[in-house]
Amino acid sequence: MRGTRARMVAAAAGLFRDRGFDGTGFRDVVEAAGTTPGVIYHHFPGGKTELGVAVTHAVGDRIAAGVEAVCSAMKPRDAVTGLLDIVEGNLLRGELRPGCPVVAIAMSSGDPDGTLRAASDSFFTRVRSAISECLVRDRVHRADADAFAALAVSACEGAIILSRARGDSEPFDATRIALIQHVTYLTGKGTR
Amino acid sequence: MRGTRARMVAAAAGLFRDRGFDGTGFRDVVEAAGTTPGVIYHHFPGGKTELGVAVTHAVGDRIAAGVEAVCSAMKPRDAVTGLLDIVEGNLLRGELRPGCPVVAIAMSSGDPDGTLRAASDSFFTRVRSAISECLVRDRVHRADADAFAALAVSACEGAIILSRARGDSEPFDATRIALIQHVTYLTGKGTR
DNA sequence: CTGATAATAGTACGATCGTCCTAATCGGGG
DNA sequence: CCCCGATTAGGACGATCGTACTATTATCAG
Repeated sequence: MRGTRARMVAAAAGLFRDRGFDGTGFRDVVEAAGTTPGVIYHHFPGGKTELGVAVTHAVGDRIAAGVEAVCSAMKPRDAVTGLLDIVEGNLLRGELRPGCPVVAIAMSSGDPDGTLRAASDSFFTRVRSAISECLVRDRVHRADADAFAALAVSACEGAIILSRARGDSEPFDATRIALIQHVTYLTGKGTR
Repeated sequence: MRGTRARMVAAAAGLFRDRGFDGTGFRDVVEAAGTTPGVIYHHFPGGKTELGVAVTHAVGDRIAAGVEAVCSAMKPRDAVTGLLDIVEGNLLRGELRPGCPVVAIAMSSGDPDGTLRAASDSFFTRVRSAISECLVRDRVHRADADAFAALAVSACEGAIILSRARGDSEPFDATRIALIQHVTYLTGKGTR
């Protein structure tokens, strides 16, 4: 059944977000997924790295698709609000602590050939493109749009970390205010 | 000799930045510091947690002092540039990969009583205060200054992650452009 | 039903983890 | 000089890590 693999990916995503990639053992994943350790190398012959890539693609596709939806349907200000809502709903309110599984995988210790970091990078790039396109469609210069998109993604991921350290959502809320302010500047003044 | 403890803290800071907190073993630290495992619990009776707190305070004090210096000596735009230069010099150009030891400690898996996260939070709060005060001194409203400070710190930490994932400094450079643009907006609006 | 194939169960291996303990070495005041 | 507290050296402990292996069970075409 395909469901076992999907359950393992979902369980691993939550564990990676809460405990990080290096802090999560294979036994934690199989226990949370309700299987046994023997199944691991049947579904993930590449071992923990392949599981990390699968998690990155699964979570990344889901989140990036949501961001692309709001970015293609709304004007920049509402799209950024939507982006922040997605981040807040999926990453900030984790079951234990704020965290992002994609970040956890990007910050892993091993990964000598960069497989995990490449998977994370493709997610970040995809989200940045969606945000930038949304701004360009609203007549923001592409250079400004690209810079803002990088800022927005960096700020979201960083704000999750600050909120995790603090223990509440205050850093994320403050970052949200500034990000909205910035996109208002960009779109309100037309072009620089 | 006090030098052994300092060497261990310095070595641990570099290893945490490159490999994360969970990805760094005590044996890696003692080897990099040129000592033996037995010394650990003489200098750090609290074990790995106490080492993490010591690293956070050592690195945090050094970086926060630098940020406070540029923030108290310069006008906002130059101060933010100085902040980004400090981040770039200390965290982006790591020996192996971009990373921030304070973030690594904040994202650790254990830490049930929040000791490590509290240490990280005090660093983030200190840097945010320095940036905000710099803006307030230049007649930016405190609410805007606080929001920007949160954005700046979040963006710096997030941009390090994106640059680590990509393998080069492009995400950090793009984030830098947008951050400078934002502080220019803030200060230009009030005075000019 | 039978046989082939995919999936799961359970365990074992070597390595490494954080932690702890004891013996050896150092350095300055009697 | 010797003594004593501080520091270092080095290894041992149980637990857990990622990985790998062999049985056993489920699935389904013919």
